[in-house]
Amino acid sequence: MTEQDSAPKQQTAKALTGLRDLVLKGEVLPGERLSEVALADRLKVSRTPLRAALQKLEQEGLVVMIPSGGYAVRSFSRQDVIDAIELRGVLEGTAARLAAERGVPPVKLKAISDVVASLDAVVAPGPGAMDFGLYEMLNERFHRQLATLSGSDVLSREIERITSLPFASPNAFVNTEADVPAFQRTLVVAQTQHRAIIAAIELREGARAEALAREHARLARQNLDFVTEEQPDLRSKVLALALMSG
Amino acid sequence: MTEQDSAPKQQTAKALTGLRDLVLKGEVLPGERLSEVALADRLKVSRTPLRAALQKLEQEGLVVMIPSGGYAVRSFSRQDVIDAIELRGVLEGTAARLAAERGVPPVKLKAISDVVASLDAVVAPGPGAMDFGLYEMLNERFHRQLATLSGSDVLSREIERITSLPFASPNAFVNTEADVPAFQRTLVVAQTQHRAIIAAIELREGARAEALAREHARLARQNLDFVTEEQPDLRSKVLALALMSG
DNA sequence: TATCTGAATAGTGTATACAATGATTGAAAT
DNA sequence: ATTTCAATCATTGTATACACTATTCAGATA
Repeated sequence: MTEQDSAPKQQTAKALTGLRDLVLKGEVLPGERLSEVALADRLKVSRTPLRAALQKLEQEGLVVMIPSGGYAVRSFSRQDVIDAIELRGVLEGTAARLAAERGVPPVKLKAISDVVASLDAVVAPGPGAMDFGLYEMLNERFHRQLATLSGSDVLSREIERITSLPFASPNAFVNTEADVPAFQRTLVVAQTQHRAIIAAIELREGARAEALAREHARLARQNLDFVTEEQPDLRSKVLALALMSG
Repeated sequence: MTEQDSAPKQQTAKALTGLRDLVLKGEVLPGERLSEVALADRLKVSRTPLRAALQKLEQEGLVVMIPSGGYAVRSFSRQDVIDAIELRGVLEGTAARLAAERGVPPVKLKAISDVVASLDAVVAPGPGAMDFGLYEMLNERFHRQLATLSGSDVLSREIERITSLPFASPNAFVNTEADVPAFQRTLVVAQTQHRAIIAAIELREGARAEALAREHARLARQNLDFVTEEQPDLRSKVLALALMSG
């Protein structure tokens, strides 16, 4: 069972999504103190569910507590972003390894293979333009299913957590790639890795599955390097990087 | 800087420690619904800080949300415990690898080497009985410093999280070992691994450092197996296992 | 006896009021 | 002009009251 994000109640949910939007859209700057009353007023909720949402966002890592009290938007260094991506690779690698070592029921293997097949159709060069929205959806599904293949709730939870950081999400840089033709080819590479990971799991090759999943995450690292160093004007398109200060 | 656990305020702190004690002491059974009013009354705090504490405990993984509302004590399967230990090994392994790959400032290396040296003195067979309290303190310090050696706040945070699960703590099974002489020797093995991990980091041998740290965590796994399979009467001594249902 | 219905009840989610603590601004003195 | 002290102000932490929902228990009916 995939972690259902422990269904928040109405007002708390509204505060949560509203707050997330505010920080991701950059409408509140990193380091800035988050005034509870102002936010509660702006989001049309009471302070109680707002504080609950803030606490949840602290758990997600988007905000941090101020020693004197209250919360502030967390600012991420470039190194933080790199580490988060690396950590996702490590965790997904562990999921792949455990899946290979422990074995997975055929029905689950079939399910994720179907997702890979669907991704093939999207990535394959066809007449029209590539459907990036569809790619994102299938890609997220692949990574979510990979996490569950381990059969470990503890691990799945942790992957869910680290993935909730916008720049550590598997789709973090897919949006960017729509504009740069060279990037589209990285999706082909990514898809090759998807296939290889599943194959390794099927063959019970734990070490290989782990290494592949780690390398797969480093694709995101590459894209990060490209955006920040070679084509900084693209950075505004990757709204996941709104929180990065470097 | 070590994550200061984002200092809770007075009442919330009281509720937090009180609640943790209650679930660890087994005074509230796994699966049982946690009545907020009853707990607030029992812990002499209002419902507001109590709810804050409950949310923090959900983040730590000790309680889970009930779909209909409220919280329940989480029950851990034997597999959950195994996975949590494995995950600690993976994360500490990553910390060791990153420390080796990226290099660590000499002052930090000196600090953790001093801890290892102190541990040597404790483990070394002397005239009197071994000081397990001191061992626990130094052991915790070693693992905490290892986490920071990576230089990655993101990773340190995650290690802090998984380590907060009582049975995934580096000291989870040290208490038990006081009574069983055979266990005392495992501490010697553990200490050897401590040394080897630091040596590997110093030599910039990332892969070795990672493998060693992983194996080091599996010592806990061994102890778990021993307690549950060979000497179940010891289980009551390991209060970290109060939450395990198997 | 088993099941369905309904009301009583226990319990959470939310709003708001109050208290306590930290920040800020202004004035006064050196 | 700068620094220090004090007082006001803003903001959070906590308590409590209210409303709404789910759960449970009793009673009636099949």
